[in-house]
Amino acid sequence: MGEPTRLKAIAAQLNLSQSTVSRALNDYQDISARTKQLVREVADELGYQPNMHARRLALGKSETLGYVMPWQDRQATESFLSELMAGMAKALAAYGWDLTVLVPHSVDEELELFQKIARTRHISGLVISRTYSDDRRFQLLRDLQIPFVSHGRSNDSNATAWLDVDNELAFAEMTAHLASLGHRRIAHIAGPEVYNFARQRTDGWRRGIGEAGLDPHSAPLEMTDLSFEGGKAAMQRLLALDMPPTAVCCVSDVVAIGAMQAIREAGLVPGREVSLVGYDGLEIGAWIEPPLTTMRQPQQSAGRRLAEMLISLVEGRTRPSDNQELVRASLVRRETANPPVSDWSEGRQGVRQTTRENSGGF
Amino acid sequence: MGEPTRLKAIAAQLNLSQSTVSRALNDYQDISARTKQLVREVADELGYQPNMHARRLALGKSETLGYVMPWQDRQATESFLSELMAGMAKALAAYGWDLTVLVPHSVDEELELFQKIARTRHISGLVISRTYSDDRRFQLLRDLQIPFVSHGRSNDSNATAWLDVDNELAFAEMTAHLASLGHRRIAHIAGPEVYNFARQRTDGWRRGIGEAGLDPHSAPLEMTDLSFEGGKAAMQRLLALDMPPTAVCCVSDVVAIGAMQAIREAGLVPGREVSLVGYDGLEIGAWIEPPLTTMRQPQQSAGRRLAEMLISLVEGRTRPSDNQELVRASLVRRETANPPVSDWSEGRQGVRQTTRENSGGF
DNA sequence: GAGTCAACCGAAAACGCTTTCGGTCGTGAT
DNA sequence: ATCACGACCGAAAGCGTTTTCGGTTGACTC
Repeated sequence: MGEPTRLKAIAAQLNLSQSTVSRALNDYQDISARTKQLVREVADELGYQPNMHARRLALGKSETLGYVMPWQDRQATESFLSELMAGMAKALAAYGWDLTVLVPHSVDEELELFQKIARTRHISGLVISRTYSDDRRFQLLRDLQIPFVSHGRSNDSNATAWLDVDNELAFAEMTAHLASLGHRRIAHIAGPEVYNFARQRTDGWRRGIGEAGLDPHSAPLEMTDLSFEGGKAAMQRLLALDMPPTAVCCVSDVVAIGAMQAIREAGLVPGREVSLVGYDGLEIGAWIEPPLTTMRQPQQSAGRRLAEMLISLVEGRTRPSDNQELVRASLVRRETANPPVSDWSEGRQGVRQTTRENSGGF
Repeated sequence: MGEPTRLKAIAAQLNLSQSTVSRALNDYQDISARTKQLVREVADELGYQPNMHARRLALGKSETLGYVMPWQDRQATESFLSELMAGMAKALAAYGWDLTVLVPHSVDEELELFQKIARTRHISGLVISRTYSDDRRFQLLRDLQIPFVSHGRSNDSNATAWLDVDNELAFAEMTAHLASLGHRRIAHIAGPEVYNFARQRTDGWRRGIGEAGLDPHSAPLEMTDLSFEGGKAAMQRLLALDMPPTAVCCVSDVVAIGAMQAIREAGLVPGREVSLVGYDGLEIGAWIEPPLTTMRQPQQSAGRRLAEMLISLVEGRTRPSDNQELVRASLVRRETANPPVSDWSEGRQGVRQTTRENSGGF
């Protein structure tokens, strides 16, 4: 297990020149079939693997893509991050490319990082995520001529490559689903407007409200950050309304789980007095009581697509605007979206007691 | 934003040779302070960043570490994976090193991957996780002379570098805690024995049982895979015993959450008739009803330490056996570990009714 | 004022690959 | 026999660093 075998070694063994061996392995046309055959045999007999650095230096490209982890807010999306990354890494491995993860501490540091990458070029393309509606990164990456694809759109992504879920459609459908169950007061717990996906989801909810023949202006809307506590607080505000909603579209599963907590603490049962739908399709949603109805998008295949798109961009086979892909989320029916019960909120005290007797044993 | 600036450019601008510039930037002793100063100024005025591939080719090392994602069983540990990776990436970034993620589909593919890395050397060290008691990877990595540190020990890790949590101590403490609350029948839902950590945890539980003056042989023990469903099924088996346990030590939070489900479905209340302690410190544990008592180990700092240890190994500053670190998990007191209620299991029917009335409104 | 010795710096090789540019064959046509 | 032409292959340059090895200064000693 001494020194790794180099091109030179296999050249020596066959009495060929190094350059011939190189071209044989790279399947050049001016090498005879017989020679190629021989070279290949000796190559994998000796377990030859090209030295990446030399190769990349000569080629001038890196065959390495970077994924910028969203690490601003410590938690939230974490759980499907690793799944997304696994999808990307697997797809890249099929091409012999590598995936390196970048973890900037702040927005400014992220922009600096881009500058550095632009100079060293040791990463030849980036996947960014957690896009803002107003996202400085797009402009900068274009200026720096770093190929990139974003997981999620922004105001500035018309001409760039992206993979996004149709958030608006998802929330329109979610709202329609709740309306079809008979709900008339369908609220929305929205995420921070700076996030593009949060805005899209609010838009979708609003569209759904309208399409259900309800009044978007009177529909209850609460904002929150993407946390359990935030969801809980937002739900508490909704419950304090004169006319509390009978159903709530939540911007994320984590927020929805927080909302469930608020509902329970008010002595009500999630999915009974107040229906709930989350978003993300987290597995844990199925493990809580009652299991959370939600919408899911496939994370692994998203990772794969992101990787494939970026490769083709880096290779120059396609233009950014050719790589825009909208995927559809699908409803995961569990147990928190049900027809409304008779108007509980007009006789709250009475209802609260009834609930206590029924909240266990689902 | 045309071509990135190279050594040559800054040499030309200062009428110096390329080699002088290189040595100035690398702080060689035989370059005058004045020259170094000048070179540095021009360097960052021009935004110079060394070409990684050239540098790594010349140096013969890669300044890139790899993290082998545990992807055998699709889920389980996912949630803290990204946190761990973020910790690693951040630590590495401080040294200017990169982290690439590797996602083998199977054990065999993982071993092949190691072979490849040994030849290309484009990754100069590995962090592996999800160690088995009997783990082929240790031997192979040693043979291939790839520096590595494992997150978790194995039978074969006496002389290698590792960072592990003291699983045995953690479960001994967990058991002691339950015993101190008054429990006498403390069961264990164990993970697959192939995983070293699962075995350690079972050992710890057994030790705790003994130290509490109880009989390890009669203490109920159930095995399961590391899944929600597995935990649920195991708990069901425990509940079906003649003398069901009043407390259960679960190998992981996910398993514990599954167990809670089984308890609820039996008409009982987790933390009341049956106390539970999980392990991992997952955030979601705090969001369920009732919040799950568990044990936590810091993931981000673990990532950082793993990275630091591996760097010092790759640099040859320390030997593997100098890098063995045992960290301690700490109990996170939530609401599923309480004193036992009076012997419910001898009058189960009656208890069941009582429970129904009290299970809501926590 | 010749010799010594630091202090500084430049030339050039090396890392291992890719790729361009010729060069050497044998073949077929003239 | 000569020429042209493919088919194959070797020599060598180049990618951008690092690092060894001398070589040139000037100051300093006696």
